[in-house]
Amino acid sequence: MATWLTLRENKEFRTLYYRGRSQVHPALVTYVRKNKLGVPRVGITTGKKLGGAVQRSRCRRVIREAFRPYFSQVGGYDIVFVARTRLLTMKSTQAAEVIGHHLRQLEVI
RNA sequence: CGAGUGAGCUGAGCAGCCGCGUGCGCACGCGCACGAGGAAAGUCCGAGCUCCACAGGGCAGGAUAACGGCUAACGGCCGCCGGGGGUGACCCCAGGGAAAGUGCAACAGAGAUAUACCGCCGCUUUAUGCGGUAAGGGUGGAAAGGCGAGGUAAGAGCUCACCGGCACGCUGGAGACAGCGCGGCCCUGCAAACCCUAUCCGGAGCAACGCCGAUAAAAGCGAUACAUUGGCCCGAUGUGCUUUGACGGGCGGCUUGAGCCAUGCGGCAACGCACGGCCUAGAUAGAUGGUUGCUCACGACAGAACUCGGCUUACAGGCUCACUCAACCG
RNA sequence: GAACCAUUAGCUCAGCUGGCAGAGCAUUUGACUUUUAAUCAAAGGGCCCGGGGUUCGAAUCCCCGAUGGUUCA
Repeated sequence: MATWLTLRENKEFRTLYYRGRSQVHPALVTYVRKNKLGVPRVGITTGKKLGGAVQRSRCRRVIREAFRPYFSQVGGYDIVFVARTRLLTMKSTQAAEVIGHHLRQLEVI
């Protein structure tokens, strides 16, 4: 399976925060905006509030794992996931339910 | 069995499926191998490596501090000396110089590095004054070595014995130092106050640095100038330098190294030597996760970013070895 | 990766050539006023970020940490 493209520049994150549509949950926040590439680009934000490097890395892994089943269904969208503190105690299956609900609400899939 | 001291180890395991990073093979479907820590952390020290004069002279500044060793080096480690704590196993110590100089010692106290308040003694005009003295009182963290005897008007290292300290000599030791003898009679504490002595330190850091591509334009400053160059001066070398604009650049550096394991030898030890075996992360928005089943003591602190040697800090629980004390039983 | 700063009363800060820990605002009480505000007077409130050390004595000097913040590449 080919990996998705990643968002890297701070500029791109800021445009999503500013212009993208969003869904909020105690575990994570999802921002979505249409791009012109035809393939999805994904960024993950894990802030200092979550804890040390161990906690932040774990949040990134859980989000990646939870998003993986939905990757093939998403078209040309930029997506940013922002991890929140509730995610530290969650399993990836629970996170996948949250992400699926968010993506359906935002009419991406 | 109880209380404790020191040293070391471990840091859930196994199996199936899906997924991630790197390397190799490839029939481009995929397959195989490897894949975080004892602290990866804090960045407190020391080095390697790269660039700058292969690194120069002086001042300033910083670090260290008994002695001997180990090491690439160290502020680390080992041994030992001295001091302190503990019944003990054992633990702790920035532990050079106060006789080079300067400074500080509040309050109390007469007096804080020099003195005489109460006293004691002698003389006298007997209210008192003058002189001698520092044993006793009182203050203080500290009061001119301590204690006893002789001595004296009263006293005093004034004299003597013992103890402490200092200087000198001898012996032992690699040395710090220890022991003994002898001399003289004497020195407050603080250098983690300034300082002095000895030793060491050029600067920056992998976002260093090298190669390749793209862009290759504008403005300003200047040869008594500017840069290398850092806190300053000298010396040396070079001829540009600064600002703005323009890159979502690529590759190397990037993991075989003062490496790890086992055995033997030397050494009290730290460590060294010989021989044999092993290859053990290398990402570049940043790789170890999810799920199912089983077992148990139900899983702490915590995630590599150029690499090593230490130090320090965080850490649920479990295990091993050596030793000490106390008590009981035999 | 590297360099530096701060932590003191509820809040903002002094004190850092070692010797009883202070100011302003805030709080409480009293006075003034019909009442409140303002003003005046008084009071309470501190393990000086934590742990060691030097010293007779440490907020101050030294070492090791914790937390927060700043700067450079």
